[in-house]
Amino acid sequence: MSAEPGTVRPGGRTARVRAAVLRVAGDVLVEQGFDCLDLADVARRAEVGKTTVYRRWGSVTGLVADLLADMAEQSLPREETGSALGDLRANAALVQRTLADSRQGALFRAVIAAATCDERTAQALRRFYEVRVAEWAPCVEQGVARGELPTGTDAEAVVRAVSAPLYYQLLTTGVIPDAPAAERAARAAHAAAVAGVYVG
Amino acid sequence: MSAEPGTVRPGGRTARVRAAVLRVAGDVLVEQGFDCLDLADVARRAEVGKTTVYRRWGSVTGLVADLLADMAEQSLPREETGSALGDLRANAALVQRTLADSRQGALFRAVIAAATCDERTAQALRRFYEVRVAEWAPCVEQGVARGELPTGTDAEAVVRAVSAPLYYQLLTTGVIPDAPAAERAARAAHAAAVAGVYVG
DNA sequence: AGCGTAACGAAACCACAGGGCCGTTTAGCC
DNA sequence: GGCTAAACGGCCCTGTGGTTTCGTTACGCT
Repeated sequence: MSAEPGTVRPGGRTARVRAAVLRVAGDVLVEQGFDCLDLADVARRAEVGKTTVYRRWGSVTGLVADLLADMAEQSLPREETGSALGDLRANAALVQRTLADSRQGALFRAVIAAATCDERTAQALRRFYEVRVAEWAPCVEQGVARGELPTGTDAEAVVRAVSAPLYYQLLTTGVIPDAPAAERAARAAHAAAVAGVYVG
Repeated sequence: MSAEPGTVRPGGRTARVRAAVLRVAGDVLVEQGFDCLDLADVARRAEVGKTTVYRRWGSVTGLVADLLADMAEQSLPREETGSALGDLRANAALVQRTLADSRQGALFRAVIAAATCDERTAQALRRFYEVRVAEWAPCVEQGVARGELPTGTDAEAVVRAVSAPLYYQLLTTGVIPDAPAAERAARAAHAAAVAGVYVG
């Protein structure tokens, strides 16, 4: 077998096709959920040959995984407020806004759902969050350096603790987290960190 | 339209068919994820008429919703340890064991995924957690009464805060939470509650 | 500018999920 | 035990996802 299609000549037409397909895939995920995603339909909507979609992505989860890789590239800058609690608040607010955004929120739900069905998608998702979490970990480390948080605090654990309740709420109750929820998430993670729950 | 099939004569054969189908549906969800669940295949495996499955459940999400209703009926008793932290630990351990169980864990992931695609399933899931959370809320209320936690603490919020990191970890990283993770979850929720994050 | 081939896309094909029809079984009731 | 109809299940048909084939387009390279 040769290399994956789209890797040898990724410019021009190929890129346009990829962009169109990913865009339509996102639209369908947002408005219908990922179990309604069928490649033939995506091809029609994207005005692209059905054959192409099947050849390049092969399956629904393959398409979602690629979409996820695309999302991972657009990274949002971390804010710095000068205090650990402030930074965690900023992070919580960012996550909350993302999940509350009609398009992004639905996309995340769909991607997480897809990851439960396919190992490749799950790996892509894991990497995505690894990057995101690593990006925000320094704010906790700075907090430790400033003496706001106990030495030995697991920075990434704290960052994940901020996101957890927001995602949990969205996924299990379907209720979109609001700003107060973000505030609670940040304060809870901060309080737990201060209490030394994430040490060692 | 008349009533749903299976409601007028739920005994005998109907019950056997339902049990067989739900069992097979669970098996498929556990080993393949919910997007691989097709009703014709379930019917074959359950040695049940294909027509029956389509008539009674109609769609994948309908079947999952019914499965969820079935799961909701088997409730686990709440433990009482005498302290809020102890009770939260017991709750965290219970959730952790459930998610770590190869069958139950996969089932939860599949059901949550299905809920992102279908409103009926989402409602069933919401109801499920409402019951579960309400069941454990008293342990927080007792903690408040004993003076361990601040007055006005939102009991259900605390209970949800215990589950959140465990579910979050399972869903976004695919890593099955272990006992230490449960311990951290319980201590974090407790610390946040003590700090008054869930007051008002 | 010209060439070789990667990648696309139209069309034909096929397996099968989804669903209707209707005869058979049997649960619920007297 | 017998009756009624609720529910099941075999059979058939259809629409359409998913695949293969092969001709066309245009990317990348010299």
